[in-house]
Amino acid sequence: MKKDKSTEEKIKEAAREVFLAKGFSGCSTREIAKVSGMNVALVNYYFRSKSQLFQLIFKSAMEDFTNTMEEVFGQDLSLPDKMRILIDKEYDFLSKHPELPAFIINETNRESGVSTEHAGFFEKIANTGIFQACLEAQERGEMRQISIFNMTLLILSNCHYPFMGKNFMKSMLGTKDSEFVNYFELHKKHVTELLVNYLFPTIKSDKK
Amino acid sequence: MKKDKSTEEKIKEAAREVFLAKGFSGCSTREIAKVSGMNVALVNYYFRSKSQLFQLIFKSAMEDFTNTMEEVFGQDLSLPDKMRILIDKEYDFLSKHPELPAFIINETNRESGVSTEHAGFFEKIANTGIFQACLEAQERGEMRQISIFNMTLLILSNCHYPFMGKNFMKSMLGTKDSEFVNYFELHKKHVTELLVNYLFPTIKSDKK
DNA sequence: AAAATATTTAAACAAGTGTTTAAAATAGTT
DNA sequence: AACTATTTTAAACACTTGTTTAAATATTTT
Repeated sequence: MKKDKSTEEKIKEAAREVFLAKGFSGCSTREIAKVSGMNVALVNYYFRSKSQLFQLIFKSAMEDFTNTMEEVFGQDLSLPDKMRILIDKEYDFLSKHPELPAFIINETNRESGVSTEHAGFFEKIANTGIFQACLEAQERGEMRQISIFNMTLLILSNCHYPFMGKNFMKSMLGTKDSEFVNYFELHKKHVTELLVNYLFPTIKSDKK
Repeated sequence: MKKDKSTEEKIKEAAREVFLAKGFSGCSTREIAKVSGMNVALVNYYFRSKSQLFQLIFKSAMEDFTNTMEEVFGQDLSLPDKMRILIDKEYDFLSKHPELPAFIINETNRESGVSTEHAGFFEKIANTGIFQACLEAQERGEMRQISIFNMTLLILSNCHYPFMGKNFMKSMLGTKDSEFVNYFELHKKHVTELLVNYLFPTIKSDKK
């Protein structure tokens, strides 16, 4: 039988929870220690500094973030189906981790923040062959002429923003918490049809 | 001839700059004082506390944020044209204030943060009659059946996210700064066609 | 001009920050 | 058992935080 979660693991889990909720500059090492039930000094004993612990959390969050893409793009499916399934999985995943998009976007924007450049995220996605497949589909006239940049941005905008902007929508439109599940499910359908129809104009979306 | 900018104004301007760049918990009153060229004590002399100064900045940022919508929706135009012009103006405005979306979204998500509820933002938009016009267009079959919530979310996602996610895109796809202006101009066109075609299916977008 | 008010300043306050220290407790090894 | 290495702790470190004080300066009013 496995022994209790190690102190190191407890701190890492608490750090993830707190960092994701409040960001690097929105929390203290003492808060992380408290949430983990451990001593302040232990945070630095295991991770040397707040910054290093943060880098660790950020990296793992970034990997979670790109996992879905990597996974779906690697499957043997038509491009429109890849798009449909990607959106579906993104909405599923982000429903369980709604703080992720804002966390990543924020910390990427923070000056003197994380160094994400050349961290291999692009390579991971590129290695699935998705970009190549898009270019070929465009040559065959099966896909709209659009740059990889703009295509990616369209997808991310419509997948990430709903989860980041939930509270903003709430205060703007007065939407109640209980309504969001339904609205988000609807939104997923809108976004799927929207993007598939736009990117693959000849293919009729199969509403049932 | 008008006299020098008042101390109060200098501090408010510095506060806006710093708060927008780093958020409430990402900066100190001393930093704001330094940027404004004034003393720390003056910040509290004129604004009582960091929180109160922040509330002031947040509120004005929120107003800037909703101004474009209010303005465009108030014009005498067809719904598709309102959509086209709104997107155009949003992209113009946010190109000049790219930190705004992330700032608003973040601070709205911060616990113990700003109280935006019932701040009259919804009323301002609703008073333009845009929501009523949409419902009527939907009854006449001129507009897709979609809730106000989902419609708003589609628009905001595609207008706000590009500016929030710029650095993320940069580190993910390795895009250079010089390329963004062009990409964003292209993106505006994609988003316009995407949304107009989707929300008003019978109307062909007039590419020239 | 003097008196009253408003503005600005440097300094201090207590509380919180990330990090380190050195001693205590625990676990592992011989 | 005694010795060693690891883990945990409370306390301290130097520095930053938001805010306040009380004296100095500038402005306005009488």
